[in-house]
Amino acid sequence: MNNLTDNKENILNCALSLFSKKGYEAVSVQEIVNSAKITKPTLYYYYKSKEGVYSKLLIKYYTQLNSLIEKVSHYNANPDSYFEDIYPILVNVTTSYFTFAKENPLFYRIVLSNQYMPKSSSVYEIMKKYHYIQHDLLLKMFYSMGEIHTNLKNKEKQLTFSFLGIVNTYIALFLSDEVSTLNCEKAKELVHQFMHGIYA
Amino acid sequence: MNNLTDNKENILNCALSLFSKKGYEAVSVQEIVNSAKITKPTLYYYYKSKEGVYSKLLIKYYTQLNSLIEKVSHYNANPDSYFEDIYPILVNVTTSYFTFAKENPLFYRIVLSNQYMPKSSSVYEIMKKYHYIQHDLLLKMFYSMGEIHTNLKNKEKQLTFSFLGIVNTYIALFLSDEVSTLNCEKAKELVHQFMHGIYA
DNA sequence: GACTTTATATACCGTTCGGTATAGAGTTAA
DNA sequence: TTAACTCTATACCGAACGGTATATAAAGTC
Repeated sequence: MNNLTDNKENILNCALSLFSKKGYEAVSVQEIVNSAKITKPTLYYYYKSKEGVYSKLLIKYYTQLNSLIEKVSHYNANPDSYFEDIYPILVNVTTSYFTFAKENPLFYRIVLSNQYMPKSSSVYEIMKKYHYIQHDLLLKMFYSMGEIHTNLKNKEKQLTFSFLGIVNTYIALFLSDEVSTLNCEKAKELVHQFMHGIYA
Repeated sequence: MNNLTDNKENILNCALSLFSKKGYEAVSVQEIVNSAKITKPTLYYYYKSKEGVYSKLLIKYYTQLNSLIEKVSHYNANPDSYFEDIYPILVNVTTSYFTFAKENPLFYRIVLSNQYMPKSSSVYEIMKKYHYIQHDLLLKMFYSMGEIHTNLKNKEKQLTFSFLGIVNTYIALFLSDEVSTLNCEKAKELVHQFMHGIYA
């Protein structure tokens, strides 16, 4: 037969939609195969388990996201204008997150839902490594900045979490239709708030 | 018999611990009753369903949290010192969150896990009203501030989400043992960052 | 002591869970 | 023509799910 790629991809897409709307545990394999209009053995032919489907989803999308962030998170100090060299890189990183979230809203809902999952949950086990990569990229970025901007030194971890927290807050608002736009202007607003506080 | 309060409370405590560690969907009624060393009919005698147990948990703890925040979120403008009157109230609110999270770490893990739950998930339905109350209290606080501090005006919603996002980021770090303290100093640090950015 | 209420367990309900043994249909290659 | 391989469905597995009918034991009430 030749529906291989059709079904294989379709299973992933249907699973993505369901996991995004209800969460990993709340979705049954039966729901996925119903949604994909196939039967269970077909799903198990392509993926070895429910967890396998979820895992494949995470690999597929996190790979994109992480490589996107990797590209824009390298910090090159500009000694003549300290202030001006942190600002644009943070805007770039933020914009990358925004763009990715807008293009993959179903997946990013999963990212958000999993953000504060307890470490003892099964979902945490599956996603921790991708989450770690992302976190590590930002951490390295802030470490580079800390070497130049000594007032940031020793706060790198805190800054990483805060920054990611604010970015995800903005994205969550967008995905919940609480705010309608998530463009470059919004990214600049976010970074400005992050750097200079609410009196921005 | 007389074990009423014993068992009734014990069920809640065991459920709290399990829900906190694994998430609502991943916990079965059987697990709860095993943990509480009772049988299923006993649980169903006190609570009408699994959802009923969860709901009761949320009521119990959210009532405490919300009344705590209610007490400290009233803004009284101090026209002689605009700057000094926003700072202390935000510190108080933050400290209240910190105190509550430290005293009820198992419950606050649930709050965090549910923070970005999709609206179509069953858990969201159960908790949305309590979450809303909390959100509304902060929103009103920022509206009061916006009336005096015109540079905050029309950003109240954004500020509410950002502030809560940062507070929860700090608490999440603490509950994941990434930072060891969550005291008044930390609250001041948070508020300072919120108001003046990362160059604090 | 008889009756009611409260609180608990045994044993079970139908349904759904994640997962699979098996067979057959369509395609490819000899 | 046949053999092998790829893909999908029927039909099923044992286990666990959320939930309950029923019995009963203890305690309070008359």
